[in-house]
Amino acid sequence: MNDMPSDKTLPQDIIYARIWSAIAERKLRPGTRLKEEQLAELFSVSRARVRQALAALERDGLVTIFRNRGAFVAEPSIEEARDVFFARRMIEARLVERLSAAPSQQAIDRLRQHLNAEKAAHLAQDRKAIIHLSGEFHLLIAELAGSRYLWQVLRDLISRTSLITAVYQSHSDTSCGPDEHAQIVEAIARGDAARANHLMDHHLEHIETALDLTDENERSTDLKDILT
Amino acid sequence: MNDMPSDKTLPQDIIYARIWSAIAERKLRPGTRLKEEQLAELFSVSRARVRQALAALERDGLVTIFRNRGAFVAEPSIEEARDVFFARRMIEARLVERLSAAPSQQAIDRLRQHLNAEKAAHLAQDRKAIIHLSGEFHLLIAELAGSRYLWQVLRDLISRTSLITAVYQSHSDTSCGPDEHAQIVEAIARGDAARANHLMDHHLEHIETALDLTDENERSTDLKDILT
DNA sequence: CACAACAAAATTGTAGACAAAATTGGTGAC
DNA sequence: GTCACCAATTTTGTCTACAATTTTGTTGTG
Repeated sequence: MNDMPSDKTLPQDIIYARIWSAIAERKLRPGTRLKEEQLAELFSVSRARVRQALAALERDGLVTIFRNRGAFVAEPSIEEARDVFFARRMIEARLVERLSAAPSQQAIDRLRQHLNAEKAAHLAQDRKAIIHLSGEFHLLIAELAGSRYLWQVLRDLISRTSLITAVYQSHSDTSCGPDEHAQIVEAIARGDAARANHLMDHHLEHIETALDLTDENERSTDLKDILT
Repeated sequence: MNDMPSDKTLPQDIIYARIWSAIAERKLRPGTRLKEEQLAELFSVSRARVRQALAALERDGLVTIFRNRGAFVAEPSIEEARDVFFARRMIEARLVERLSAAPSQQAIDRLRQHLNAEKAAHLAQDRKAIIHLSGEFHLLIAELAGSRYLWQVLRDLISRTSLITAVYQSHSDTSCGPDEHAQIVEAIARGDAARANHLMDHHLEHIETALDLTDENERSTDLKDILT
């Protein structure tokens, strides 16, 4: 797993990033088959690189690899989606709590700086930047809370959340404005741990309830289930 | 990443398990270089398999791979060790809390069954089994708490804990008897979420404080630091 | 005598070729 | 006409050889 500061863009990381973006932007739909040779040709690299990228995507939950059958864009079940949000609420609520307990001025500055970037993206209606920055906000909290390990876990969870959002996004535009982020930052700045905890929990609940996690929305990949 | 039921022992998984055991049993000390060809010869497999096993070990935090320089048994810093325990206390305390809220009879039976196995191992003084079962107990709680994702995170954390224990184990035999586990199970069975939470938190705290996580115990791998 | 630059050895990273497995299409029997 | 079985194709998994990089040892110069 990559460390926090990962600037060197290895060739397989580029492939990873490209596929990641394609999935997050719903260009690659869940269930799509990802043939190794096809990707190798597309990116002008050998299959070995593609295999590494696919393996990395698998451990981040974005693709599923079936033995001897190939890689497919993952199709998170409703159960898995709820599980991801359960984990996020548990972890992030405690992280803001910890951060609120002793917030350094530097931390608050970085958070406020980030909020400005988010506001700018919203004004520009840059959907791609909005999604990216929204994830970054949550990662920033993990970083400032001082847990390198949970930062990595959260990075993984946010990847999965992106896929879940792509699959179960309801028609109502889940704008998820920066207001809730701003409130959380305020609570942290005041050192109000209980309120920060509460706000983060509700923030994630809002994101979850904005999705169509109803049973009828579950698209079973098993044709037997569909055609009976 | 492997799913919960993973019975098929792939050849590279065997290599993974062998190295894992060797590290946990302190036969392979932190900092030891793991040359690919050497391992390939040792296990009578090709280097490709070894590379896969090493990559898996790296993402579980047991080895560190430096680009173009090879793989080494990881040397968790004190900071990383404390971070792992922070994450475990956060996650596991909440998991027992959740499990205590609605413990099924089946869940309680499995926990009690596990406690018996632990007692048997302690009576037989089977150190290897004790370590293994101790980890299994914590994983069992995650499984019964119903979070597949956090089960995977915890599996990773327990791997790292094994390495940390191997490195920072104090001379006093950290027996970590099954008594504390039994108390936790009792609290769960009674549905006493608050107490289960409290007991788990203290249990992990005991394990952590039983280690030599003092600064002077930090063995710096950087020769520059050592010889000045 | 010490330091720096260079060359050689060792080790990892990558690519291409081969083997194993699974799916698909076709053929034959009932 | 339908089902089962077998062969052919496609796709993945694995192995071996080559290239790139790092480390180590040597030599020459200040």
